[in-house]
Amino acid sequence: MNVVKQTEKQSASNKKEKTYSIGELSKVFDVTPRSIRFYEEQGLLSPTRSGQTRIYSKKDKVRLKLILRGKRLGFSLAETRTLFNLYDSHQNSKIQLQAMLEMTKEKRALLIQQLEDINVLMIELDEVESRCQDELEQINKGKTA
Amino acid sequence: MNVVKQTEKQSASNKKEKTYSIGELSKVFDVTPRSIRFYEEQGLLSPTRSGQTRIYSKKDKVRLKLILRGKRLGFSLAETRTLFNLYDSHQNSKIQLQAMLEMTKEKRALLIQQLEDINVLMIELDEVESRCQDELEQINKGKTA
DNA sequence: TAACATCTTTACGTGAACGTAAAGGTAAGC
DNA sequence: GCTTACCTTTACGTTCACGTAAAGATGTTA
Repeated sequence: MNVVKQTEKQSASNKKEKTYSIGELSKVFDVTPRSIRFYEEQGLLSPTRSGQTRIYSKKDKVRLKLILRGKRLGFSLAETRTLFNLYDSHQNSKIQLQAMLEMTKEKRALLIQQLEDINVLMIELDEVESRCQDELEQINKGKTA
Repeated sequence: MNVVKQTEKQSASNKKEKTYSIGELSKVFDVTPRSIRFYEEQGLLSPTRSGQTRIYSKKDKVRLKLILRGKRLGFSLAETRTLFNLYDSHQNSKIQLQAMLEMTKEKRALLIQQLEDINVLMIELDEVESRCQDELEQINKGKTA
C-alpha cells in the first residue's frame, strides 16, 4: 500500500550516507544492471557488499556517471579505467603525473576535433532542415508531389 | 626516379575530373583499404570500376569524409547510411522529408549533449592538469616524493 | 621477362560491450 | 507459506567494425 520503500527505510535506520542498489542506479542512468556489473568486472567500479548484494555509494554513482559520459564521448572502458587508476593513485609519482598530463593532452585534442566536427555538422543540419521545410511548404501549397 | 606517378598522368590524360584509387584515399584519410571496402559493402559508397579496380570520384571522397566524421561523433555506419539514403532520395516525398527532419532533430539533441559533455570534461581536464603541474613543481623543488 | 606495388575477392578471426538464458538466493507483502 | 520483485553467478551468444591471411589479377619499373 505504501509506495515508500527501501530508500526511506535506509535513510531512517542509517544516517551515514545514501546508498543505491544496482536497480536504482540502472534506472537513474538508464542502463541495464548487466552493464553496471560489466563495468565492475572491468575494474571500473567496486561497490561494497551486503551479503551477496552490491551496495553503491555516492562515489560509485559519480563514477558511473563519469563512465557513461566517457562512453558518449567515445572513450573505451579501458581508457576510462586507466584515467581512473591514474587519478586514484595518490602516491602520485612523477611518472604517473606525467602520464596523466599526456593523457589529458591527448584527450583534449580529441575533444577539440569533436567540437569542430559538431560545429560543421550543426551547420549542415541547419541547411538540410531548412531545405526540407521549404520543400514541405511547396508540397503543402502547390501539390508539387 | 620520378616521384610523380598516377596522379599526374591522370590529370594530364583526362581533363574530366580527378579520381582516386583506394590506396590514395586510404592515405588521405588515414584509414585502411579494408575499411573503405567495408563501407562499400555496407552500402555507404559505390565507386565506379575500371575493370576490377575501384575508381573513386570527388563525391565519393566527400562521402568518405562524412562517414569518418560521423564515426568520430559516434554514429554507426547504419545510421550514416540511413542519413545518406534520406539525403539521396530526390523523390523527396513528404514522409521522407519528415523522417529526415526527425533524424536531424534527434542528432542535434545528441550533439548538444556531447557539447555539454565536452565542456564539463574540458573544465575537469583543466583542473587535473593544473593540479598535476603543481605537484610536479613541488616534487622538483622540495623533493616531496 | 622478372620483380614489385597495388589492386582484387573470399572467408575466417577478433575485441569491445554488452544481451540473454538458466538456475538459484533473499526479503517484503498478502 | 506462497508469490512477487529484485538480487546473484555462470556462461554462451551477438553485433559492430573491422583485421588478417590466402591466392590471384593487373600494371609499372628495372
